[in-house]
Amino acid sequence: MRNGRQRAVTIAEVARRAEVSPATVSRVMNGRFAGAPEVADRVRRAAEELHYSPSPLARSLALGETRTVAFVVPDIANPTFQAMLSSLSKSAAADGYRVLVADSAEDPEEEAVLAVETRRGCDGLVLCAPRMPDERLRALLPVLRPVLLINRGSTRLDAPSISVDYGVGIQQLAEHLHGLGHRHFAYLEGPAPSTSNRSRVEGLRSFAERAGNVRVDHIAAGSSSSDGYAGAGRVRETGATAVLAYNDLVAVGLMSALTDQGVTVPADISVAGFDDIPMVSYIAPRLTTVSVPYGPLGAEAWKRLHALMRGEVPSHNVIFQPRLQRRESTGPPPVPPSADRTGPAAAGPGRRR
Amino acid sequence: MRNGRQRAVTIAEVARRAEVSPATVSRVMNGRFAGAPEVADRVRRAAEELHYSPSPLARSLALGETRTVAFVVPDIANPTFQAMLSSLSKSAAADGYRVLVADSAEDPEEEAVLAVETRRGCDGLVLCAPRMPDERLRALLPVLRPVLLINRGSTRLDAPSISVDYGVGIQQLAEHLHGLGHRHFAYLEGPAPSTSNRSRVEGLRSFAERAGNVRVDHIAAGSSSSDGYAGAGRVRETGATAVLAYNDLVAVGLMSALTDQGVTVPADISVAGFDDIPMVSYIAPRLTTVSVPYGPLGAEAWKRLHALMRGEVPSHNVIFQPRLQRRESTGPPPVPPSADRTGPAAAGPGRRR
DNA sequence: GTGTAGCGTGAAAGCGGTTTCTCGGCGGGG
DNA sequence: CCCCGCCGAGAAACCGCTTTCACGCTACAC
Repeated sequence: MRNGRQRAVTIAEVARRAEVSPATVSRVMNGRFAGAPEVADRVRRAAEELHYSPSPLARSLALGETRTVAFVVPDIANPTFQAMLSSLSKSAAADGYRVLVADSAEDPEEEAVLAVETRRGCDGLVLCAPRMPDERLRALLPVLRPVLLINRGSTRLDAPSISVDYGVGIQQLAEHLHGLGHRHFAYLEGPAPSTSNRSRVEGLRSFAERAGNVRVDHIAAGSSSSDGYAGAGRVRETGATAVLAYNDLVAVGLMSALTDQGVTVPADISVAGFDDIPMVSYIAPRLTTVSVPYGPLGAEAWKRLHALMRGEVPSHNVIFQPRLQRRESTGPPPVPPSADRTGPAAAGPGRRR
Repeated sequence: MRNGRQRAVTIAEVARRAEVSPATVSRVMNGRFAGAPEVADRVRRAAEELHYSPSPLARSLALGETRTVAFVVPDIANPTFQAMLSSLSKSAAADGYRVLVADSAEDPEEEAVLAVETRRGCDGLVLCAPRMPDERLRALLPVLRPVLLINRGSTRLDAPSISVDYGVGIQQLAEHLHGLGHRHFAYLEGPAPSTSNRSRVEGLRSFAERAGNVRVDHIAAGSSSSDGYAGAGRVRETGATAVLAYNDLVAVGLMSALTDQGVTVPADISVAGFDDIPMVSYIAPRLTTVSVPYGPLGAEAWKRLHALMRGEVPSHNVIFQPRLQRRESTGPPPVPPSADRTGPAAAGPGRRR
């Protein structure tokens, strides 16, 4: 190492002290040694005495593998990715791998260069690039491989992917609310260009189509509590009786603003979140939301990436289904919905998992 | 690389195509080339055409630096570390460094071996090892360097450290509550062996000493909302009028349980959190807490580690002071404190920052 | 007794770069 | 006109480890 802080002891020094060749030291250290036991002992003793530990860098270069994978996300600060990172990192560690994190700062272009650049320093990639156009991603794939995509399953890309079915999640919420009698919804949108927002929008559209006599107003917001707080005014202007928030954080912010304005949840208006982060079952009113299994998702991501790195053929993509958590922030609308109600509190037709 | 997925192009191939030596290619790629411009152009063109990009591994081995640092923490899932990680990673990225995360799973022994092992694969370490005994850490220091310690500033260790003054933080809260008239406190403890819990305990002890006529009951809890929820019963048994929670999550859980039990916050009992995570200013009642600047702390950690890696001498340690956020979850005790009150609502003597 | 198979170990060639050292060629000064 | 010095660029050493290949030795068979 250039800086003389702590000149590391090399395999050659161990070899010299044990009076063997570096090759033998290497073999002993890696359990590939077949020769005389006393030679092995000598090597082990020498290594011990010198506090030798092989340079991971040099091993990596020689072996062509780093035992490191990277996790590339648009924004590490997002609790969603943190949950995944936590379980991904723990699963990888269990198999002796480390994980490198890279934050693309939500920049679509950065996403691409960062992914490529980061990939070069490790053996595999878990890539969450919601902003990257399909074509761009497809072109990058050969360089990125082995790569496991997050939330890119819908499109036909030649790479394994695991995703969350946000569309189904929001439909579950919408149908729950519909079942309670709501016909006029508001959706507080997350970051517009993100796929996770788009699939929610899509899910709502298809719900509305199926349900028929409903109205869904869209309101631009964001992904933080302050965005939810700021959106309260516009929500009320729509006259919606139920509001779906992009995620739990937004829902909490929204509820806070509504409370400030003298609006009671769920008596005056129902609010639903998304994700089921741990805290929202402890606030008042307890938030109705869908729980998304980010932990299992991270673990599964590792499992599949690991298989991929071992050269196994990618198995089928998997889509995690969110699960409805009915709690206290949703209830019947304040006044019975307008006259045209045909099938009263019956849930939306079919297709509820 | 062993697996023939995408045989990377090497410097030799570029050299051959540009009809120069690998040395020249290297020089051109690193801006150290002084010769004929047309040679440089030829090299650049060849590199371009071959989509050459130097192997980070090989560079690292030759240069003796990886441009990677590691962040070792007891539990990545902890929001506290996530906030630090986020800003650490962003700051490091701005200087062209990546960050590796390692989770010691709160295991004191694991903390040590993980730190050492992880350190070998990178240029520096940000180490948060609250469980590791001083002696052990001191012994490891030479191997770990350059290393920046988190929350290990109090002890005399020969390594730079940046910390949060949890003691002062909890004292601010206690004094705030004392000023409101509280004399009987409960503290919901975090993970017992952690330094961050111990400094809070210490801070409370010194507060109690200074204040004189106060009582502080300690209750074992933990660091999550469910721990707070579970602790409510024991809190009420103490008869305390004000409770300090280990962190915001615990406080939220506690408040939820109290509400469930018909206890009103802050009318019946005051509750204070710790950390000021974004959401707690949006819940009802808005949580009184101290804000801890984890973001700036992460950035500062990078700044100092970076300086250290450049060989600069470590500057003085820094201690971030939490700042009191009075909100709605604290108020005067329900009945005037017992007869022995001498100085009524005057805040505790001096020493409030 | 010699050929050969087998075994234990070392020499050396990578892995893919960086950097020192060297050398040939050119220009300028004496 | 010759010599010296400088400059541009390549050869080779090196970073630290793995692994192939080869070699020397022993043992066994014929």
